[in-house]
Amino acid sequence: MNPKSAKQVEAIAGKRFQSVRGNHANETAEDYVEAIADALQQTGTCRGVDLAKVFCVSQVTVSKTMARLQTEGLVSFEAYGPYSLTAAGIRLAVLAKRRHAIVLEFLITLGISEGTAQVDAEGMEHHVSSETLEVFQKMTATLRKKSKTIS
Amino acid sequence: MNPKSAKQVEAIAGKRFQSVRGNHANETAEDYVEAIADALQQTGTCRGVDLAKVFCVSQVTVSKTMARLQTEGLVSFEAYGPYSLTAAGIRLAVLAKRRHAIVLEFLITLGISEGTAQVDAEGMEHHVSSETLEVFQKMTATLRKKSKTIS
DNA sequence: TCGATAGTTTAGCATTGGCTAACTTTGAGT
DNA sequence: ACTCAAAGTTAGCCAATGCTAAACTATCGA
Repeated sequence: MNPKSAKQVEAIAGKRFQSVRGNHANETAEDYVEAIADALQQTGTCRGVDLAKVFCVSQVTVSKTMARLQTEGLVSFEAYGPYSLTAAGIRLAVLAKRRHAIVLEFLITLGISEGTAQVDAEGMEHHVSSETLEVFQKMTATLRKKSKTIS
Repeated sequence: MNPKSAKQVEAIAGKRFQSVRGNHANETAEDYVEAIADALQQTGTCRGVDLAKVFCVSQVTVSKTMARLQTEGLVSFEAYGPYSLTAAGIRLAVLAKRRHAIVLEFLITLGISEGTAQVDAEGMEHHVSSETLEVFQKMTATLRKKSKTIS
């Protein structure tokens, strides 16, 4: 093995970074539509000030992000009005919530404490492929069955 | 439950976003020191062009990031020279590699395909708490033992 | 109806992480 | 010793995510 081949291996393996890098905007979009969906469900409306509290950012940041998500067709609102989701936004929120729920349940079933599971699920959910998600789901079911047998 | 308490719950739960948001710079640092450590181990040196291939970014991006990591005390190099890690950089690389290995092994043990496991581990590793990491490690050991019994 | 107050937006700034183009340095070969 | 290609840096651009300060709306009570 000459010195070059090691570097070539690195370069090939490095393709995995492509999907990780440059996806942050998408993650933000998912987090926001998920939060908007939650607020709409829980309180019937969604204002910038609510999202600012949820994400612990300033209202200005929310305002700017919402403007971007509106041009991306995920969110809809008029000046000084409450936010609502477009059809695309609802679709994305449903997918995100489902993924979040599966990851969270999996971690909790593994015995991770509630709080840690929340934080970890939040961070992990955007990086779990559908293949892994399915395995998580099956694993949760299997572990649940077992613990039921024991108790 | 009045409308306000729902929002307060959101706000409290929202603390979990604090750790997720604003940690991207740290993730980048971990990825870079990990890659530098790999290159040093595998080829004995580490040049910008190598890292550019690994991360699929331009050399300019690497150059800029290295400048930042040098001011942060993780990386050390002279103009036009190869990169090396400081003591702090090595410490961080070791931690990052360990976390990466545990997550990767866990996914593979769950039956995720090699390639998917690589990609998912890359994305997930920065969001797994030490509590979850320990559980992953134990779970991997348990599952390995079981499959050994069967085969 | 008219403030006061709460909520939203605009303006302007910083940081991170990307890029291309242009330039400099290094080093290998002739 | 010189040239030239490869590697690294500088300059200058952009988008996303964050902030504060200041301006603007909307709305609820008096």
